[in-house]
Amino acid sequence: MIDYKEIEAKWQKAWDDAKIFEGEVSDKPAYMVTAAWPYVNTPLHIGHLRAFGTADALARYKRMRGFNVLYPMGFHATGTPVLAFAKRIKSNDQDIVDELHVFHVPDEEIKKMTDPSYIAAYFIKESGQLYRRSGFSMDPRRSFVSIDPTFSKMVEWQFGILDGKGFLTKGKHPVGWCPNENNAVGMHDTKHDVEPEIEQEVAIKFKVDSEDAFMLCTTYRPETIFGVTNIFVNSSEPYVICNIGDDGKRYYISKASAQVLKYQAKIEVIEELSAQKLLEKNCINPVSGNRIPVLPGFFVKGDVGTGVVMSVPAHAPFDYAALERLRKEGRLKQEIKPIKVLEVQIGRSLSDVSAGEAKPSQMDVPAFAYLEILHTNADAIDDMLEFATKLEYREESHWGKMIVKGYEGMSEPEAREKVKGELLEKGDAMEMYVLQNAPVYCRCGYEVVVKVVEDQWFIDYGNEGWKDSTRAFLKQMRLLPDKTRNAFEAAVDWIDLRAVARAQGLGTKFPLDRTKIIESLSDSTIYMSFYTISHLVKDVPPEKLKPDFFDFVFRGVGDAEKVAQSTDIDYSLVKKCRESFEYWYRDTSRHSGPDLIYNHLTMYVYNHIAVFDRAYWPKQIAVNGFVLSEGEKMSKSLGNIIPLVDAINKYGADPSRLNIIAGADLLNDSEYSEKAIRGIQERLEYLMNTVLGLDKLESGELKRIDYWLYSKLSGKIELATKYMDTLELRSAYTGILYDSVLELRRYFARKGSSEIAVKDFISAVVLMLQPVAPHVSEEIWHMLGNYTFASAEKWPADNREMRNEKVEAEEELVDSTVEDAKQVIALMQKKSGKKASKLHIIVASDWKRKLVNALAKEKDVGKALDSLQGDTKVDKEQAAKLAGVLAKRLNEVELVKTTQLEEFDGVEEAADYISKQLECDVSVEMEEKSKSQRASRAMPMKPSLDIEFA
RNA sequence: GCAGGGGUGGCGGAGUUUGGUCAAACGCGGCAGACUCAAGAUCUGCUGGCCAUAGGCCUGCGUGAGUUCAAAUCUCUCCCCCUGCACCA
Repeated sequence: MIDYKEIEAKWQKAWDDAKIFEGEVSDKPAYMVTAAWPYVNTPLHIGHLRAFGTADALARYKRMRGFNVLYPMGFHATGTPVLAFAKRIKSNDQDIVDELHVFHVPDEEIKKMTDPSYIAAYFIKESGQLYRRSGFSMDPRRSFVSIDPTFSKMVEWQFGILDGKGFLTKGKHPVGWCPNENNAVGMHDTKHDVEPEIEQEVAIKFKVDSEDAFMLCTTYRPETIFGVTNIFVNSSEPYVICNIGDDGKRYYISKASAQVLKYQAKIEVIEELSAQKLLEKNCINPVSGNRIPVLPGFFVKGDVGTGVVMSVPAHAPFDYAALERLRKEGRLKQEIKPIKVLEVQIGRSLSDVSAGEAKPSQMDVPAFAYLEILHTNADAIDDMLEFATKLEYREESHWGKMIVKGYEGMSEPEAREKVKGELLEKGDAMEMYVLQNAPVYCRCGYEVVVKVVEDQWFIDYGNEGWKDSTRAFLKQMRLLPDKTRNAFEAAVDWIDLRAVARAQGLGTKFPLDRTKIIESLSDSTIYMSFYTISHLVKDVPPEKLKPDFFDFVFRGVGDAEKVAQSTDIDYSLVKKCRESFEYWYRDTSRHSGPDLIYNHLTMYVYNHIAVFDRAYWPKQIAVNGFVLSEGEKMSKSLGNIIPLVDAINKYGADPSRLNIIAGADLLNDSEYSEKAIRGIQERLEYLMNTVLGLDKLESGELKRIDYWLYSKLSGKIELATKYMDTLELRSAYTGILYDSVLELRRYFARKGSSEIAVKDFISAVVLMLQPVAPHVSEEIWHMLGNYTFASAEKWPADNREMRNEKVEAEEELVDSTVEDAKQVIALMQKKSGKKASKLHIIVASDWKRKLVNALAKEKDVGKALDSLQGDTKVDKEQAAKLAGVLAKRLNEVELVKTTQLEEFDGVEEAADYISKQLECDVSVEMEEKSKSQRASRAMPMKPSLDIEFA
């Protein structure tokens, strides 16, 4: 058993003492790796190991490839979470206490966590310890927190630049809003943590006949306006007539909606009235000029939209049902005929399944047809109507084509945009926001409404020039894995205005409105650059960190002397900061999770482009997947979050790292599983035990199997290097760890026994283990008699001269021979009950090789035979016969690299091994000399097998 | 709805970029054997299905079609699953 704790402690101390991970400016090429910083009040769990560990693997790998590597880490504390955390502790929230207990936070510490700065201090200390215990090759001196005043100075400077470039704009913005607390509400502020989903709708104005007022109808489907036959209101709701905004017009809407809509537009109620008053009126359809009545709709809710609904009985089951019911009750004063505006092709939808049976009249009213499909009618309960509605909307939106003049053949979404645009342009409609998943309740109990906030500050990621540069630069960036490129491109296209100033929370004051705080993702877009100087400016008073300083350090504006004067910062320090930035920030890799592609990572690229000179723009982004715990997503509710410290204590840092970091390729989710970790531990132990047994091996001349081992090693290094370059760690480590163990076992089974070969093999393997299993790597490296740090060694070079295709082919031949023989033996044993006593392996003659190679080259039987004409060793007749057989599968014929003698020697050498595998005697024979009747079946690389049974 | 990703053995997942020599690397689980008083651990072998029975054949990569001498791989269609949709870290 390996004592992971012991060797981890030993090497962590040795690395610290040697300070080998402290990044200093030097002549070597620099490389900087950063991973998304954790929120400061979050105890580290095994999920964190993924991004940090992947970054560390890259850092260690790059170091071995000759780079001077810097891997810093800091902490995020901006926004409301830390405050909320403190508040919950203060109120003795048992949930959070329980959660902290899971992470072994002692009660006396929890008690003190009512103060944000204490929370930060505690977790920074704890997390720092864990970084070290995880074996991360970090430079701890550069750690900082997003609310450090020195860092704030940099953020302020950054926003000055954004403002200078015109990237900060002010405007209106719809947000979820609690009318009681007068505050924006996000997901965390609602009951049951639901996100208030805000959707834009269109409200269409229907002029009231012979009156200077409009009925205002909200709708998702403005394109169906051509099919409107009437207006519905709720006959028992109070309504109002009012002004909305300042267009001077008067509108009828429900009283309830007026209450809610006032948060997104100025609403002036002129008069309250009952629905009965509205039912006397008629309206004009703005697109057709038709005169349409206002009717009572049983399903209309006063507090949804405007409480006024336009009725499209042909395409809306609810509308159809409401009209039918009125008709049956004799309450329709005039006949109302549904108007169809779009059609679904036959054979394209569920509705068409019954289309054959449906009467043509039914198909004229799709809403009715959909009810029929569901074996119901206009009297259906609301849930059924709802279901039919969803079905119809879906199918029509998917496959429907407009049949209205001027829009013929258009798809519904297409027509929707067009109609909407036209209505808005003509002033026949206005835009309106609704809470799609209403009702949503604030934690305080009040219902959330949509508020259009005035004077909201945004970062304008929609700015065309900025977007174009970002899009263009993204094309040059290395993205790992490259398949995230689509997502990044989509993100750049999609990202638009981002609200940037918040009323509450920790963080940097927004320079253009100091009553606000910069929102927490927006203050962390270029913070990685601060690592290059954070340890240098730690003790500089924040007020000295004026824009001049950052302009010079990060943009090379001005000169060190003047900056030193204007800021009163020591000249040499200013100069050193600039040098440090220039040195470290050219070649960088950023690591994060896929959930951040659509915000942080995209903003990261945007902001670098805005702030820095081109040489310092991002070079590489690596996106890693999540960690599942025994097949399940980790979550508080499942109670299966595994603290990082537990994983390390239980299994050791290296097995945990191998499991989580190298357990899946970059973007795939990896699984934390006890079984997998055990398997990893076994293999690490196998390597270590092999080293312990080295002295029992021999020092004689190398044998064929040694060449095989060297050849395998060479191939392994080439492959692993290729995979490491693209951070395909899973692929890399199946080769480095799993395959290596398999190969060593095979080597010993084949009677391999060379001390030097095994030592060379394991030395290289152990160095390649270094990026992911640094401690074990270091330990075995020293067990092998080395005195240097594996962490500081060169990545093994692929020595091409070791590559030996012949020996590898011969070993494959041995394997396939064993496999074939096994099959036959099993078969015969089952059939006759006899055991195999002797196996004759008959190796094919050389003339067959010549023929096969000729066929492989020419891919033509005639030409191949011609090319063998002059060869006296080839029997023409036999060759022609064999060629005929092979002709059927000409495409599969491959070049053969081994001669008969080589094949013979290879198998002969493995005879003992084969004999042991099959538990029978083995004799290897040349085809020409064999007495076996099966001898002629022998083919190159596929010897004939003749088995005797007894 | 929009956007991004995905559907391959009992399971996790390779293979898709560059069509063939490859279906299933590697791992887990399962079965058999070795070791053991026994269990566990470890080692060895087998492990998609069906039919054969001297090393073979057929069938299989969500559905349905197409291109091709040849498709898990390319094109189209449909179905299903996951993630995100913002001012929230």
